[in-house]
Amino acid sequence: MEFRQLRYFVAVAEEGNIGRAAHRLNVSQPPISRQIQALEYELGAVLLTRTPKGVDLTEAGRVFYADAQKVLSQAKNAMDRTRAAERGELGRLDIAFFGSTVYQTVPLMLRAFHRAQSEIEVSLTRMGKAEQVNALRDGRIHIGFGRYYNQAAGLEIELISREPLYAAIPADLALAKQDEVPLSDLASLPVVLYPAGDRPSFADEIISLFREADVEFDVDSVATDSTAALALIASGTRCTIVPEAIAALRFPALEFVLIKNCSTLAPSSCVYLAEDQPPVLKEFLKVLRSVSVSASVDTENASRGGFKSIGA
Amino acid sequence: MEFRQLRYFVAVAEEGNIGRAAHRLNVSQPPISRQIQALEYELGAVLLTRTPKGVDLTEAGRVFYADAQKVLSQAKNAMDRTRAAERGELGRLDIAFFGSTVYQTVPLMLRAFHRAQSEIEVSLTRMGKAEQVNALRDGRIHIGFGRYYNQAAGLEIELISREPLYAAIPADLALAKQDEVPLSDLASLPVVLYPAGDRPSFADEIISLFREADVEFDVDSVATDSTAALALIASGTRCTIVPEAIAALRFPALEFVLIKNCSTLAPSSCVYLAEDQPPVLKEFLKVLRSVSVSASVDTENASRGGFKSIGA
DNA sequence: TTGGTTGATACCGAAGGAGTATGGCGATGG
DNA sequence: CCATCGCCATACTCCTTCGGTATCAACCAA
Repeated sequence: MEFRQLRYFVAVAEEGNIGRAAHRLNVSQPPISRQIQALEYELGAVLLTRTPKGVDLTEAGRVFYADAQKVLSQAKNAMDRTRAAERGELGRLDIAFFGSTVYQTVPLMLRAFHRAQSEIEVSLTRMGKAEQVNALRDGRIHIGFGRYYNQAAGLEIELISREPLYAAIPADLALAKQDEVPLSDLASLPVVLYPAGDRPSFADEIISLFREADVEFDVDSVATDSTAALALIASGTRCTIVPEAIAALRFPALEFVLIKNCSTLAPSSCVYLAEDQPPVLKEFLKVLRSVSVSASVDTENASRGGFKSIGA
Repeated sequence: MEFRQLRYFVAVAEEGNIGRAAHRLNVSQPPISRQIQALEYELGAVLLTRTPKGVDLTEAGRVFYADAQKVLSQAKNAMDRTRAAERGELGRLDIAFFGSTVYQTVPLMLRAFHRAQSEIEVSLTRMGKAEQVNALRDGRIHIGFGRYYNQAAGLEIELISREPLYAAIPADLALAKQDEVPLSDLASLPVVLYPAGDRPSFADEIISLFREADVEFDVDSVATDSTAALALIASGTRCTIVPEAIAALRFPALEFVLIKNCSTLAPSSCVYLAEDQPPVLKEFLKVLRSVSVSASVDTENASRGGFKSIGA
């Protein structure tokens, strides 16, 4: 069975006349007759009864007509959908994330992407940064989100936004009552670092932050992630530094206080393969950049941390 | 786009390797490569990425693979369904009926046919006998049911069953109390005939019945159909003759009494075109005959009117 | 470097599709 | 009652296109 035969038969069924069908299809009449005959032979069914005025559908012909229409329209659909997929408007985007990007950057991007390309399915997996690189190379994910990545051959690392830093302080301390706190005031509290492993990480950022400010500090412990770090702090007289994405959350018995005169901003980045980017990824990057741009503009205009104002 | 291309692509997608797909399809490798290329060109989409070990699907390729499978299976379905329609196992059967066949013969046949061919839709229309013949010739119906048909060229008239006759008598008369009544006893009551028009009809059967028994009778009136006739009888001191199909029903203030020593039986027949019978009709006739046969056998064994015992 | 994969390309022969011309059949009109 | 018209089927030819063989280029692995 061939598509040509389906098209011919559908035209004949609708015209009720082989000659008119031929005219409509811009071919001569004999090919139509022959193809219909071939179709009838293959199906072992009489599809048309020949009348003086043209042809009538038999019951089998009516059944086949209805189905042939469906097949043709589904085939057309398949082509349209495939072309859409080629343009990156259809398909699935596999995303990995690490750490606190899940609180702000990732949902913001997903939201914007869904608005732009609602037909694209998205999968989201938590994944360490080294694992993200492997997954990218294996084609298991299209893009990874995180804060600090090592440059590597074939990888693009793209900065999305930078957020101000906050100190996370037990709510019952006097320090927690202020609007801002200078880094030097935190020297009295042991510092909890996070995450463990997968360097460079936010832990390194915190260390260099204190070093640059020339503030003595005491690393009390290293937590696996920010949630664990905050749980540690709430339980005692320790502190840590968090990016705004986390400070925007609320934790019991904890206050987040903006660090005074702090030029360091925590980056949100993404990583993807430099070459062979599938269309879905290209579409996603377009959306990502348009959001980043409007976020930057906003940052310039807003008093501080404009990135947050893009969300929601 | 051609079915061949869909089949080739599906095989390649499943094998992940053009050579293996070629082997599975029993063709050599170059045709597969070329058809896939043609497909990609027509779709304007890259479906496969060529790797050292074979090929991988792109996102567009995955989309097309899923849709191609659907198209192929739907096409196969269309062929199967059409073949089924050719065998008379699919489609619609248009039936007309006249008079009291609707009470017993028609529902019995429909029931048997539905059991045998549950995929076939049935339409049922009340239609005068002359109109049935026109509708058959126009192809508006496949078969008509009724009791008395005139032979005509191109028509087959097939007897389905014969039913004993009953007298319909007002319940308050003494005649109504008996198990059987001889025709001569009915001479005291005026007779209501039915149906009006569309000869020959059951009215003629009643007339010849009395004549053959050499019983004088008085035609009181002619009713349009059996229901009207029975309503007339219930209202006074008239009677009529009904076939068993009607006697099996219950009417208020009426009794149906078997006519004694009556050799006349009321036929149930059907009419259809002798030629160009669509498969659905042939299937229906098969079922009809098998039911008729088992009904006849039953008639021989049962004490009286065995046909009824087939129903329910 | 060198086999052994892989898919792509060139060329050829064969199959099948479309076009033109024509035939047969039934309906219609004079 | 015959001529004509409109319909579909068939015969024949041309050309497109498909598949097969042979070969090439690229890549991995030993």
